[in-house]
Amino acid sequence: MELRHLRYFCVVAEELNLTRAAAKLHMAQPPLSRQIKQMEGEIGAYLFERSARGLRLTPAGQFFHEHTLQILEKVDATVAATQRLARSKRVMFGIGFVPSVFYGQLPLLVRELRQKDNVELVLAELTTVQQVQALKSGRIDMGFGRMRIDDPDVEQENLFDEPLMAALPEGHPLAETTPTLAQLAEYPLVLFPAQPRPSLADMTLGLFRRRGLKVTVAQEANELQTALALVASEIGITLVPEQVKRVRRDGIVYVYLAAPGLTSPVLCSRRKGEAPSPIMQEANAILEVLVENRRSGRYP
Amino acid sequence: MELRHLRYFCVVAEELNLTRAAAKLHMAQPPLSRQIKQMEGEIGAYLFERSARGLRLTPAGQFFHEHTLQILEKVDATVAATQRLARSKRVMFGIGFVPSVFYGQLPLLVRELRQKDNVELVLAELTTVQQVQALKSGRIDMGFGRMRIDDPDVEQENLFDEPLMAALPEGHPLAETTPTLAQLAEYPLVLFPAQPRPSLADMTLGLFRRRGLKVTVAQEANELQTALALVASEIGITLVPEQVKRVRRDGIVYVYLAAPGLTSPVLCSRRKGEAPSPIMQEANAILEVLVENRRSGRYP
DNA sequence: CTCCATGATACCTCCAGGGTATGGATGACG
DNA sequence: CGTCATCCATACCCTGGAGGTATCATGGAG
Repeated sequence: MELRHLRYFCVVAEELNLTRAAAKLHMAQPPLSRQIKQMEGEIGAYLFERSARGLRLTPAGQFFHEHTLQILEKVDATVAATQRLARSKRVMFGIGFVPSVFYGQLPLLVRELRQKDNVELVLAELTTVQQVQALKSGRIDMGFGRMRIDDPDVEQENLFDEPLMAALPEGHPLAETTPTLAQLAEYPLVLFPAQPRPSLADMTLGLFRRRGLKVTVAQEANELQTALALVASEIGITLVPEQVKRVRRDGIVYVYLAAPGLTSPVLCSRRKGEAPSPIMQEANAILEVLVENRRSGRYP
Repeated sequence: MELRHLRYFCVVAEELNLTRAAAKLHMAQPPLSRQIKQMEGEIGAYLFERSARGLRLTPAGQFFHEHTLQILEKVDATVAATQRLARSKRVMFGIGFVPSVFYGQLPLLVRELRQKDNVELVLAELTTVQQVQALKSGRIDMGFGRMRIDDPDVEQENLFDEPLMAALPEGHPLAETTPTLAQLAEYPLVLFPAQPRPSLADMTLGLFRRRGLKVTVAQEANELQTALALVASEIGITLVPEQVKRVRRDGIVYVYLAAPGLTSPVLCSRRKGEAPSPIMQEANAILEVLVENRRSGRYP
């Protein structure tokens, strides 16, 4: 499969007529017909229903069309941005993060760095394990996660430890208490993120399991916002790191847990033994302020 | 430019050695060398610095690498999802939305529809104008926006009107008041979204301008979360539709405006004169409940 | 029933992508 | 400092497949 196929497909999907599409693409109809067919063969699904009076998109074809447009747009945008970057002599700084660290002050780091006009920031949502790989390959320069990883080429700094909190629907029996895990285990759980694993979800499950508590998972969610909506809908309760409590929402209350030491660290990973670049130094300075703010409880 | 180029580039960027990369790709080194060069020519930027001891990514190359990985991943994911869709005989339902309507109950519609196991939901962030085009081409089946558009093939239903609110940092002089626009104009503004225009940002500016008020824009932001972080940092204040107040956040208070009639509608667009499909009927039913909840102030 | 628009098939052509051979540059090493 | 090893670039050849032309098959419109 090549971009050519996608480009052809898009035009055909818009025209729904091979002859017209071929004209638009400045080519003859038979080769276009063949390329489309070839692509269908490669995917292993019919994208069009053929008739004597033109084509019609199948459901799979509609779906493919939607995403093909997005892909082609991204390709164009990437090329354009790369050209700009090359001309402007800016430098790239990549930050990897696991979703659960992105509700606190990290967005502020991103904002500050974006304002530097000599740096092109690239964000990548990566698991902690992926971050190690991405650091080594130079894909990112800094990673934020919650898991300690032992790797000779990567050093991790513990920025701070965060207590876990329970997110409960308003009016829940345990609201306004500091419940134990045993108490929480009585209620169905909204697990998140469901993808990708392993994640906070497994950590949560592990907490209960290690105490011999059995939990029922009412629903899985991929994103925090969804999980909170589910909690507000009284479908279940969920555990979140403390910084999430900044994301307030009608119908949701956060309570600390009675069990002490239920914390989740936030770790910053960098390549070991590398002289910090000017941008890295700036990032470190900003980070220091943010961590200090966090420790002192000040905001932002 | 073809996907082949991107695939080659990725391997080379990882190996940083043409000979090894070629071996990994099961091809000889010279053609690989040529393809890379050809792509650099097409982009018009050097992606690698060549030396006798291998290659090094330029800043532009690093950036390109990052995004190339994402593109290739998306291609694979799209093909896989299309196959699944074709096998499962599910049907696609596309929803377009402008970002500013996505903080209220719309996520619930999405969640409900996702749970139907005969529908593959596709979400697309589109401007209202793009939504009309997307509806006609069948790219989406339902659109949510804030602008009325006159088009013979599209019908719009006004779901409800939303008052605008001001988001202020905690302790702001105007907090706990219902300020007039003139009062608000005294303070610097955080404008959002900065991209794509026209948007809520222009609506906000227009409100002030039409009253002959001059505002200073302290900062632009692309996303709500960023805008709110900026407001909390006391960089400025901003105007948001009412449903945003659900997104609570430490350091932020929302106040209604004294000026009456400052509302922003939420419109649902559909193709005109089309018999509603089973999924459309389900969507309409869910939507009705959500709108009723909204009107009655209940949650969710 | 006829016509014609439209997609499919058959077959040809030619270019570009891939291969082989080799040159040239540069860091490693004794 | 000379030699070697490594690695990318260049030159040239070959072949597969993308695209073209001619034509067939099909089915809805009138």
